[in-house]
Parts: sequence; structure tokens; C-alpha cells
Amino acid sequence: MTGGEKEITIYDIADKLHISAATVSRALKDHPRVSKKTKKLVTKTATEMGYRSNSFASNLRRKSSNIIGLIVPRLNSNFMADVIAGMEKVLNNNNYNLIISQSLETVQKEISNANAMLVNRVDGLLVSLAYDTTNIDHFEPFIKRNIPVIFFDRVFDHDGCPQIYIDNYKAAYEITTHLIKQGCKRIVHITASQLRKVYAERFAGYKKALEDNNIKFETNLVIINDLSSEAGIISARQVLKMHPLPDGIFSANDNCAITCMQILKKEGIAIPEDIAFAGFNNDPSAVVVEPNLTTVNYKGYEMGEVAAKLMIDNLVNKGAFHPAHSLILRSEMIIRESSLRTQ
Amino acid sequence: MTGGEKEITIYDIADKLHISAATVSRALKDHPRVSKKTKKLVTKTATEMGYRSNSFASNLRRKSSNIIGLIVPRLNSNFMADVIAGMEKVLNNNNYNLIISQSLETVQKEISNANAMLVNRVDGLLVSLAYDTTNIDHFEPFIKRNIPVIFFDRVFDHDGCPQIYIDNYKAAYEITTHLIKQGCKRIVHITASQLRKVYAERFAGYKKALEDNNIKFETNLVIINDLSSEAGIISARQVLKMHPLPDGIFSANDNCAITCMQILKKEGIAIPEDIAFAGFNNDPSAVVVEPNLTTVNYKGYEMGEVAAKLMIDNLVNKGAFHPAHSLILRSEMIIRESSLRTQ
DNA sequence: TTGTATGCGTTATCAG
DNA sequence: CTGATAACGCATACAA
Repeated sequence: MTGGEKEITIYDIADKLHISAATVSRALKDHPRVSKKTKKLVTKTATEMGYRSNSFASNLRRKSSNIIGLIVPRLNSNFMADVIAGMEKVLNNNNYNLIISQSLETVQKEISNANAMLVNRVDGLLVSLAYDTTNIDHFEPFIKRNIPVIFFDRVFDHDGCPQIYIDNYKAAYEITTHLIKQGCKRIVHITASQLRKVYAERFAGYKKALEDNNIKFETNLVIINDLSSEAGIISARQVLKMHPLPDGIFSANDNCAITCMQILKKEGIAIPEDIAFAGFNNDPSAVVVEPNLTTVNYKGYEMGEVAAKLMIDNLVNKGAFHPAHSLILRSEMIIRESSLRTQ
Repeated sequence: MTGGEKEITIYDIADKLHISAATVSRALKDHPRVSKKTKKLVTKTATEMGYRSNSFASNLRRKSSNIIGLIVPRLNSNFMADVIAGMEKVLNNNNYNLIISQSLETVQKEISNANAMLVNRVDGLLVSLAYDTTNIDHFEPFIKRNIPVIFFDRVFDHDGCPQIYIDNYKAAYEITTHLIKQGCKRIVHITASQLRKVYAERFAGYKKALEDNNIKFETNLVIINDLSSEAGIISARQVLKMHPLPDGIFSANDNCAITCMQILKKEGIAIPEDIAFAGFNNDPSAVVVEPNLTTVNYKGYEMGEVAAKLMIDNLVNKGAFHPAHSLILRSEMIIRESSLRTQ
């Protein structure tokens, strides 16, 4: 231990200034009932002595950490990176810190993450659920203790847990309708586990659009996988086996849409003339692929901001009775060349 | 306060079992000198009573938080999302948690982030520096206290702070050499602030490759900007004004390379025949753009893992004397169609 | 193997 | 406006 210098405490400052530790504590917290003179003196000597407040002690005393926990399926996706950036900004501006973890799409890890957050005594929890989560018993310890649990994107219905999501149903309805208006009559839908509301609702929106346009829904036009890039390739092969070929494809994310589209292109299928394409998310690659991909702009950054703001609200109005309320964010369709047929 | 149930402490467990709190504490920590019988009994009643250990008290006592701080320029980039995912995995497996913040490329925010980390008493700090950081005085409080500060990607030379990066010089040298071998003689280099070692070294590698191939370095073939998508567009316009046109472009990131390439394509320039292209990073979009982009595979996930592992090592061997050592990760060139000329 | 006693550094309560 | 004092819950040195 070379740098074993003793950490300065409020007692050291108090001793030096011949005042009480209580006054030092108050002065440092800008308490109203401390004279300006002592405040200045205290803060000055504090920095001089290299004091840093001990959050452990403070937290222990105050019973709060000013830390918000975040549990998401995966940290490395465009969408999630944007979400996190938005959250960090808002939380930081409100003097909260963000502790993160990923469930890697499994409930087991999600449960262990939740326990870690519980022990770390986060003041609130922001959650987007794993692929296979079917109940949220692991969040009950938080709810029981009145620690706000807010779901976003991959949400779960539970009294007392606000949810933030976009109107997936409506977005899917709109984009499917758009494809139909472009002349599509046999539209494939590529989606993921219907356990997750986001995908179930996009599916429902797709179906409803077909119905409203008197197009018969066909089960064999629905492909269910994990929406990865690889899944896009496999989907393309499935599509190529269809007779007759579909004339439109609506994928529940861009990632999968893009690889699928690229394979079909290589097979000589013209986009959008033979098959019109639509995705979901508005990933950066959507404007790189040729033709550029029609999609739904899913603003991660904004969702992160909103979720964090709601959390701050909950934390500030702690005592007050606050009915669980959900927020539905606006999404917008972005029409690009992948679906635009020159009529 | 509806859910105002009292939190269970080790004292409550002790009372119930008519043993001492010390024994409970030891039992819960799996201390060797506690009988199996009491251990089982304690853990069982602990869960029964809904006990959760109080990390505030524990941290205060142990003087460590098991939290690692992360400060990066931006959270929302492909590279950084991968880095963070890698870090989270390793840290979580070692019972550490990750608290994150972004400097948004300014020193001021970086300083305030550092202070927050200091107060939060992180056990270690992982840092990738902001664009305009020229000194690291704000990390001195950590270094003074023997709290490991590890730089990755955007690093800084400082005794006692390990650095993790790839050999940018070599990677740039190789990729420039590759372009030359494809017949390029007038190669534009698009890069960013030379304050940051990563960019300076890529620049140096580019220059050296020219030199070794007897190609005269020309200042007016170097474009310096922030490597954003917009910068790519602007760069393309600059390129179009060059007489004669260059026959190769090496951009210090993919992002900028891709938009630049797209503009040039629209202007009727054939890639790679007229101008061969190379980027840096291997972003997902590199395999979406047409032609696919030749680039350097910069493995964020791996870098995150390595940085986290080094941190864990440092934390475990705390007392021991450990000379600051740096790690240079292997990078590999990925040759794709954007630079491959059919000879 | 278990118990006793103490301190970690802060903040809140109460009293002046 | 300031001071004394008592928790907050845990982990460890020491004793048994």
C-alpha cells in the first residue's frame, strides 16, 4: 500500500475548523440553516483537504442509493444503445446513476440480474424483458418495497408497473396497409416469439390490415424465428420455396429484413417490383441497403429519455399515490424505395 | 407508505434463531468456521424472512463497492455497445457491477462523470477518452487512491494506467498497402482529431505505407473531420473537387466511409474500379453497403472482455506491485469488394 | 465453532 | 445558527 493516505471525513474537517461534524455535514449539503460564512469555509477546506463524501455511509443513513438499475435482453443493439444513451442523459442530469446488466434473453439470467439489483439497493428499476420471460415474480421484491419497476419496449402487464412502448399494433397496421396500397396481395410476415407483446401486436396489426382490405390471412405466409441476420437468410430460402411467390414482405425488424432482402436480390428478384419490403426499427443500415428500406422509426433515444423521466417522477413523488399509468410513444412510418412502386 | 414492511437484518435472523448476529453474518458469507448445520439453518430462515443483505452497510464496513465505473464518449455506437456487452459479461461473472456514463465528447462532462464515479466509490474505472481531453488530472484522485484506471480504445499515456488498444498503426499500414497493391496511387485519407492517438496512428500507418511504396505523401489528400455520416457526405464533395480524382480512399471509420461511398456512387464513380474504398471498424453496415466495404475488424466485444478481465486481475492482486502494462489486441483486415479490383 | 464489542462515516433528532 | 448524540446494518478482532 503506497498510496495509503487516510481518507478525509467530515470529522477531520470539523476538527480543523473547531466546529462540529454536524455543521460540516449541513454545510456540505447546503442546508438552509447554516451561515454563509461557515458554508464557504467548510467547502473550501473540504476541497483543500481532498475530501470526498462517503456515499456508503450516506446511503446507509438515508436508505437510498441514487442508483437506477437497468435490465435488458442485450446491450449491443442499435436500439438499446440509443435507449441507454437517452436514459443516461436524463438520469445524470437528475443526479442519478445507471447500473446496467443484460439477461442475454434468458429468464435465469434476468432473475440473477434482478437479485443483484436488489442487493445493490437500486432506487428504481428499468426493464425490458427477455425472450422467454412469462412471469415477473423476480420483480415482486421490488414492488413489495415500493421500488418503482418500469417496463419499456418488451413490457409486462402488472398493476403498479408503468409501461412504455409504442403502438406496435398501429404501426404494423399502417405499414401493412401501405404495402397493400402499393399493390401487394400476398404479404409474408416475419416475426418472433408471440410471447412478447411487441411481436404479437405487430402480428395483430398485420392481420387486421389484411382483413380491412379483404385479403385472406394465410398461416403459411407467416414465418416465426428470432429475427437475427441469420434468420433473415433462412427466411429468404423459405420465401423462395413459396408458390406462388409473395409480392410483399413485412419483417418485424430491419436486421432480418435486410439480410432477407439481400438474398432475394441475389436470386434475381426485383425489389420492390417483384417483392416490396418493409422492416421495423429504422436501424442505420436501413439507409445503406439498396433499395433503402421502408420501416417504422422506433426512436430508442426518446424511449430512453421518457422512461428515465417517468422514473424520476416516480422517485420524486414517492409518497404520493400514483396510479400505474402507461405511456405510448408516437412512431412514424418512413417510406423508402424498398416498398415504393412507380405506379 | 403501504408497503412499509421493515427490512429484515441479520439481527432479526439472529434473534429468531437465538444465535449471535456475528454468526449469522459469517454463515451468510459461507465463512469456513461455521458449522454446516447453522449455515443451512441461517440461509433457510434468511430466505424465509425475506432478508436482503444491505450493501450500504457492507460496503461501508469493507470499504469497497464491487462496482466498476465506465466513462465513454458516446454510448450509442456499434463499437461501444459491443464493448459494454463484453465488459458486462465478464464483470457480472466476477460479481462486479457496471455503472456507466458518457462524456458526450467533452472534457467538462468527462470531469463531472469522473467526480460522480469518485463519490460513488467505484472499485475501478474503465475509460475511453473524449475528443478534446488533453490531460487526465481528473483521474488523479483515483490513481492517488490506488483505484485502478484502465484506458481502452481512446487511451492516454500515464504510468500506472494500463492501456488496451489495437495496433492502429499496423492496421492502417496494412490496409493502405492493400489499396496500393490494388493499383491505387492517389489515396485520400479521411480522419479525425490528431489529438487522439487512435487517429494519429492510423494516419501514421497510412503515411508509412505510402513511403514504403515510393508514393509521395500529399497533404491535400488528407481530410480531417469528425468521421460522422454527415462528414462522409462533405468529404465526398471535397473529393469530387480534386483534380485529378483520387483512385483510393481510406477512411478512419466505416460510418464516414459508407456515406462518402454512396455519394460518389451516385455521381457515377465506379467502386472499386475508379476509386477503391477501405474503412475501419467493421460495422454491421459494412456488409450491407454495395459493394461490401473492405475494413479492419475492430472487435469491440473482445476489447470489452479484455479490459474487464484486466480490471478484475488488478482488483484481485490489489496489494501486489503491478507494473503498468498495456495490451495490444490483434486486429485483422477484412477484404471485401469495395477494394478488390479484378486485375 | 460461536459470541462480544466496536467502528465504518454520515445524517437526523433533539436541544440549546 | 450550531452542537451532542444516536442510529443505519454489517464485518471483524478478540475472547471464549
